Amino acid sequence: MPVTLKELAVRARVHPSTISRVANNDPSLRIAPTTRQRIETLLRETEYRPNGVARGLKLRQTFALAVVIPDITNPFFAALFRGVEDGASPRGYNVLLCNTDGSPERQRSHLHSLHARRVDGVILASSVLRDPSVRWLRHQHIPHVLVNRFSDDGQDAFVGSDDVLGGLVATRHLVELGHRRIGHLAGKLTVSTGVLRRRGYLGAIADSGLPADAALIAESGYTEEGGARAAEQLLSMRDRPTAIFAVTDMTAVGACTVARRMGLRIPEDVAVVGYNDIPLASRLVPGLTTVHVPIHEFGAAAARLLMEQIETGEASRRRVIFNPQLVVRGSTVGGADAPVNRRPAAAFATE
Amino acid sequence: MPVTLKELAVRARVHPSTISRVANNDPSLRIAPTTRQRIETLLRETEYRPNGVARGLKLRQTFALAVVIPDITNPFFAALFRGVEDGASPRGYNVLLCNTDGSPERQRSHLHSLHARRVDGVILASSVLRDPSVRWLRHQHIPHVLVNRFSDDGQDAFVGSDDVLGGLVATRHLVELGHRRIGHLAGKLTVSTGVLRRRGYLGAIADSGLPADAALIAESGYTEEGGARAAEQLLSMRDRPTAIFAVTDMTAVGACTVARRMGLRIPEDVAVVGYNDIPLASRLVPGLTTVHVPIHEFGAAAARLLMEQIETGEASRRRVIFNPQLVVRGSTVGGADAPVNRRPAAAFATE
DNA sequence: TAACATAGAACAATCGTTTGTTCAACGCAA
DNA sequence: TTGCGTTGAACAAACGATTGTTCTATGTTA
Repeated sequence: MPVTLKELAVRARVHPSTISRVANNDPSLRIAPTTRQRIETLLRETEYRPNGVARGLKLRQTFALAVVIPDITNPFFAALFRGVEDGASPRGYNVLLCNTDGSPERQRSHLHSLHARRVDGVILASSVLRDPSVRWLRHQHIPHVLVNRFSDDGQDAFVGSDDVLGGLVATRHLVELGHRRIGHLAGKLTVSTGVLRRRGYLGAIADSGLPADAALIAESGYTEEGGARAAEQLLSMRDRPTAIFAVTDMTAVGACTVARRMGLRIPEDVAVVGYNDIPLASRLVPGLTTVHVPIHEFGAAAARLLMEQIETGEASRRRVIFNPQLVVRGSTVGGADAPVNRRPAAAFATE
Repeated sequence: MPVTLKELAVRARVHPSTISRVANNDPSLRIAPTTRQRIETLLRETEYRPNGVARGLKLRQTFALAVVIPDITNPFFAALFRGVEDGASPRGYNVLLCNTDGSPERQRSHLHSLHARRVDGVILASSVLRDPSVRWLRHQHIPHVLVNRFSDDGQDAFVGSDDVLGGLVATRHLVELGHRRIGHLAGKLTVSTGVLRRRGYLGAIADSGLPADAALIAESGYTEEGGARAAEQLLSMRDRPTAIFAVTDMTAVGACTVARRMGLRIPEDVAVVGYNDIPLASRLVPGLTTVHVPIHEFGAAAARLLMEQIETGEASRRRVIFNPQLVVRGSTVGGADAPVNRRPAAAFATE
């Protein structure tokens, strides 16, 4: 049981409020230098730290943020979290982490619990389009920032990449390599990244004059297993694609595993492109060609937008959109892997 | 601003305490069925949730745990965290996550901040031997569980694997493959895993009648970069080792990268064994032979030990030690990789 | 000397709950 | 009618901080 103001007040023979004022360096008050000295010594000796809970109750601010994601074991979200913590921790915030495994009910339940805990704000990376949970956040006036995925276009603060452009450059790359049948592992149509990257994919196909074939698009979700299932479906077609653009690196990994199991060589029999450039992408053999986005920066930018809302006290709809950059590795171009760990060009944010 | 007891009290024309008793189903008090009904309806209509901060102040319990680790982007710690959350979340706890990057000062600072926040307990996976922070936790009577690494033998609740045995089986495996010069990337001598796995390594060498050669042991730390540096040192010797046992999978990964860069083939020129069996291990080419430990279970068990301390109100020194299991893959035995993703036997915990 | 600033610190309300204690009203037996 | 046991709910004191207001000595000025 750490020391409290009241106990210190007894020891210093002053009122608790006086101690509080000294501890907080309250500018509004005049304190005799001698008593200030006495109290400061006492504070140091006892290593007094104000009780954060009591403080939170009085100040109505807890200095706690929460990050809500599908799954921290996915390297994308791990890097994202680091970005958030690196942005928020130096400013005195602690960060809670909640995994939803993609379940809307788990997401809802976590958000309610976080609200009851009075976290100062929430960074949400697991939202779907027209997400009831996001609307609830707005309705409760809980400061929040969506990351990577948005819910209702432009209604919330958001950090992400230009997904249409990303899908476009990824697919165009495959077109330029001469592929005529290009498959797409399309995430989900209930998720913004799924819809937009697919739009980019379709745009590139159209630009190139290739025929659009709905059979080449398979909903994969965002897990490795989902990617494996969807890829298996595409690669089992009589007229199977010679290239696949996967909505994320993890689904691409699932696709690679399946392709290999089917005896297909990468990239000779099937080329694969992912999205996000997670650290794993450059370590695979062959390396995974992918669309690089600055994941750590996503988190740091989200933390900034969130703290800004908390400190100004008003909701924001600001959007930070990073420019995606294609990184070519061995999964699309034989021999492209040397040197290992190719660095993409720096990414720039707009607005 | 969510509804408070006081507001509800006005609307229901009763005293706030009465609402609180209905909300908490207080058994100690008699309430007329009719008013209970009335209040319950009101609670439902307004979706009343008690303010967790106020509750925490009064009850002296916040239902928040913290996990302190070196770095969440290391897959080992990501899996560990999931274990903790999966264990704690169903019982109403939220979990804070703090990364230390191996800095004692960051660790200290995070722990102080968590204490000020009055988290109910801490799970610490970044401790060193004779860690002042751990002693501070004990001194402050903060419920805590050490994971993977311990500080002062037997002084704290602990979850981990039998590191000596793990180091032994890993090294013995290399001996049995006929290697005569076996190197070791030894983590740090300030960390329990470093000391103990090294002890296992030395034991296996001694058992086999091989000469002990201090030059074959290099301190690597626990990062990929550290592993790369240390491996480069070992592999640059005139009389370089033909096999390496690395203290963790990530250091092994660093070693593999360096070996490949030096033009050495794995496993033909140098065999590599890691420790932990992170998901990445089975995805590398060749697959990484490693010592499997149930990482997710580490987290879940730690959460259990911690909640037990919180609920009984007394510190525990209980230890949960899992049995490590060697998993042989292509990094030590050519052609061992098929089928992909070999499963280790189930691990059993002792005590 | 009376009136009045001013410095220095105490006072007290408040944040939203929880929970031991007290109290009012009623029914019933003597 | 008096007294007592019950029931149902109000009262009030925390938990530990913050902060606007009030109070009491001083010291200063007219």
